[in-house]
Amino acid sequence: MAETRWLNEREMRAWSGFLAASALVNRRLDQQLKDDSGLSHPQYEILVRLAAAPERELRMTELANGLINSKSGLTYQITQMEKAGLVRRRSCPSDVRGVFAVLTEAGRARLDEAAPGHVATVREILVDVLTPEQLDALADGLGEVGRRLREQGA
Amino acid sequence: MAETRWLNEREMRAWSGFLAASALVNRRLDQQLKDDSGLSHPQYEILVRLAAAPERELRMTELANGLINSKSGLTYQITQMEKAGLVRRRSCPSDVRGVFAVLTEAGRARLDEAAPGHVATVREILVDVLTPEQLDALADGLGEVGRRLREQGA
DNA sequence: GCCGAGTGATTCAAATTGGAACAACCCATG
DNA sequence: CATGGGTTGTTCCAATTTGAATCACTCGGC
Repeated sequence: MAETRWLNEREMRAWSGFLAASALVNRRLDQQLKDDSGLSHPQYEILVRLAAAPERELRMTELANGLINSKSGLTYQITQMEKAGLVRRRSCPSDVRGVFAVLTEAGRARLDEAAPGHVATVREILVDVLTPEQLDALADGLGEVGRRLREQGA
Repeated sequence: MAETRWLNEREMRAWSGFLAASALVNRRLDQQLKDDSGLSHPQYEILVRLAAAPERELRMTELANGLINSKSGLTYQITQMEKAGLVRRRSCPSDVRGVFAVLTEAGRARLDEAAPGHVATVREILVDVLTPEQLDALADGLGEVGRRLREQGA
């Protein structure tokens, strides 16, 4: 193995800043959502993705990809949310194995109810803290980071 | 409640980029550490913090405040790591309630062993992907984000 | 039509998490 | 020196997460 290139000070600042912000933001978000609307962050994201999807439904696998959970974790969450009436399952007509998660009216309503507080929190803890230049740097830089990780992982 | 200021496109790009990168980076890091050295990311961070501390020991509360996890989570992790011989507990002489977590030689060795691979991964997935300007923007912007969340949470 | 590889989702056990409750303790104050 | 308020770390518990194993099914080739 080649000798290790340790992080210089600039790199270290960026790395530990990212790590800390990542942990703190996630924790705060989770807390706000749970307190304010009884949803966990993963559940909120599921609702958002379903709401944005055509017909407001997605295959389980599609939902699991690009989401924080593993497939089994998604099965668990969808089961919970189905009990709560936020989504329902619909089996795929063309492939008996396939399952769609469908957003219900109640799920839609719950999302509409939770969204304003969520966005306000996102602004408060991140978006409104950054300058426009920093926002662009984040979008460009982290966008690329995400893209590469998606390719690699695939 | 004032009407919601939704995110414009620039803000949305930054936010979802951050969210996705945060999840993917953490997952990747966890996986690399576990495969490569049998440590979880939380455990690795505990080792790092202890190694950097004077006398290579820290109070439980100080460790927990670092943002790893809740106090009870830390108790659990330290117990696991103690079984593995990476740390040991030492009760505080001046305060009977207090407990120090102390890095053992084995823990030190384990960290030295894991560090190069960890740093290489950090470079590969984040640091070397960003331009110096983006690194600075990340450090400044997210540094401020973290600072505010720390104050608020306190 | 029938295998064999691969896919989609679920189930299961084990690990981990956070929060509330708890016991033991420090300390400032009266 | 007694007391009440705040700390410290652990324990208990319910919820969640993950990976491996599993079941049911599709598809292409023979």
